[in-house]
Amino acid sequence: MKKGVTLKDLALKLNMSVSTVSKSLNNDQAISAVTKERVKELADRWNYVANESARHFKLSRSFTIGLIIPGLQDHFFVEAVNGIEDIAGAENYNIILAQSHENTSKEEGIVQMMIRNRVDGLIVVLTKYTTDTRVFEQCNAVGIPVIYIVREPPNECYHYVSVNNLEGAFKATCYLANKGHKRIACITGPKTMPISVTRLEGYMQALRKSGIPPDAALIKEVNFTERETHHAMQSLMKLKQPPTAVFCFKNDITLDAIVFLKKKYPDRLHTIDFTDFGNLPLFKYLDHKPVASVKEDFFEVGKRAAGLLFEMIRGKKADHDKRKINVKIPCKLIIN
Amino acid sequence: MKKGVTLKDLALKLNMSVSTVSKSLNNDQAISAVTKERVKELADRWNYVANESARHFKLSRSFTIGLIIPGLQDHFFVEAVNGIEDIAGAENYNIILAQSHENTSKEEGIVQMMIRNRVDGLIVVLTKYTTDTRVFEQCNAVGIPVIYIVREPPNECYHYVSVNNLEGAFKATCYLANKGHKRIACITGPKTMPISVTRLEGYMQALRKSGIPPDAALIKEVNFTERETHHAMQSLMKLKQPPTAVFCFKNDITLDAIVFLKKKYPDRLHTIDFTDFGNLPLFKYLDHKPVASVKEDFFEVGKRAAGLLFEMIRGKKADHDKRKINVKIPCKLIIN
DNA sequence: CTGAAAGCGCTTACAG
DNA sequence: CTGAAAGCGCTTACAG
Repeated sequence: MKKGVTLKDLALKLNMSVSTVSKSLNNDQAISAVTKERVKELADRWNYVANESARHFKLSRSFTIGLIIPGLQDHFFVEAVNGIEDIAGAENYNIILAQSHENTSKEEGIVQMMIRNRVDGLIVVLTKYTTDTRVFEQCNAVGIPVIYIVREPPNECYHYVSVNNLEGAFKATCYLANKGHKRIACITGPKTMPISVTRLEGYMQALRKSGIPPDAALIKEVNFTERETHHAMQSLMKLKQPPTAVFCFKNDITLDAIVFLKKKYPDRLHTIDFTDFGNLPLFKYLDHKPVASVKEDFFEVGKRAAGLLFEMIRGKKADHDKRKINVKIPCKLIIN
Repeated sequence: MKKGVTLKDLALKLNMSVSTVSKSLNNDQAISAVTKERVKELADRWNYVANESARHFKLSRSFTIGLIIPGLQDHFFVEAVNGIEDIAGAENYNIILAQSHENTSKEEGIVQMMIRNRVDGLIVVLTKYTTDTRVFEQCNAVGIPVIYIVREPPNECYHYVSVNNLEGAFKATCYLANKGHKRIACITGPKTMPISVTRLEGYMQALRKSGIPPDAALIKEVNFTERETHHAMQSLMKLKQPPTAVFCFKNDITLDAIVFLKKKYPDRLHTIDFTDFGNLPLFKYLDHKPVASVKEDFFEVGKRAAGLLFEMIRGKKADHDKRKINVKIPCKLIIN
């Protein structure tokens, strides 16, 4: 890298000390107005650009937060990133973004990298498969606060921000029950993901509240592949009393389920109501879509998580504070 | 931030010099095997994590590349990010990602931040509105190589990697001509964007090659709002000889155009063939879609751009090398 | 094979 | 109001 202008260069030219130059540029009140003027003028003229990495090093603060997400293809994560960026920008913080691509060993490598780079804090969406969170505990050990978002960690003590999945699943299922459906199926995610369990619980509570007896045959667990969803739908449709409504874990499942029905049961397609999580913006272009969809405000999740993280960085919340923070952003049910 | 273990701590405990500890951990060949062993053992036991920011500072290299994109909502940009990440990861480089949100003054601020942080190189997708690229020239002035991707910069000398828009537009239009269409409209982007001009040129070349006389009335320029696309379609449909096919600048336009036809000219919907750029994965869920779509390989664009950037960082390509690099990744036409 | 020393560019308590 | 000095944690040419 070509050498940039340094404080020393300016000091030399101006015949003053490096300290004075530094203080002038930082608008230190101890420095006289004329001196500041002279310094700033030359700095401008010479295109001086402060070397942040020297500054960060000196201050032992990187003014950077680390952000780990499984992947950018998922637009929910992108919304969270935007929320975080919003807050971080206002705090003049940078973001190092890394994708785990749902790979736990990659995830661990990223965390190590974040520690080596001494990020001031970490916000993370775990991979689907993360069960060992020791690396993250190492973060806490070296004083880097960690906030988990969207996916709940399997360990004991943590700070977690997400949407209210229970509420969302409850609302989506109630909507179907209120439409008069009695046979409501649930296609949820793998039970290794805490969110799957929570959404299933919301579904169950809604049934209970609506006086509908739960039926294990109506509950399917899939791992989000088109193939598994088709399987699940097939076995649902073959039941003596097939469902007249399905609450799906998320959009992708609904879409695949509809594809399946179009192919195998085209006459039944319009007899089945779907609800789900996601409220894809692209719905408006679809001919067949869920009757209602839970809109999750991940932008707000990101903002809240970043806000909490900065409180911790500033030390308002001591990081040895072991009360776990658990924020749930409310969900809206969007009727289509 | 809590203090971490430093080289000095290790040196003290081991009764050796900081230099020796440093060299041991860096596997310097000058150090004896036993010493290395002792050092590594303690480092492990004490959970020593090298302070990269000190190292970067010392080496005046940040091992970080800056990446500026208008926004993460656009999945094309995300693909490019992934391609870049792929290469950067292999080089053990980090990425600072920032979004300009199509805001030129934000963009400028980001570049300044990147310079302050002494990134080793910069890859950028300009905002739609960027006309002044002086900040980027400042990067070059301080020795930070810049590579533009996807959107072509308006200045003179630059390195640019994108897809072959001319070829894509040509293929997409030829496909329509080969299907027998004579009245082929073109809905393109604002002519302030060089890509719009290029794609229009591809369309024109295809007409010429197919012996179809161009008709200015068939060419519409929109700024990507639903409203403008509806307007454009309206005026096309009102022509004495309305088009029987439309080549659209991108998916979003096709989708909006189809919405318009469904609403206003439902009977004509199936008489008009569309082609466009984008090949949205979601097409499979749509009932009406373009007959063919140009698939742009932005992952490859990202990889190539990152590859070139690292060559420049390593100095293989001197950055005062003023020959401009201009790479065009081929486009595939996907027939639906 | 090991160590003493300089220095990367900044900030900041302290002295004057 | 200004400056001399120490130090953040590393790497690396140099000496031994």
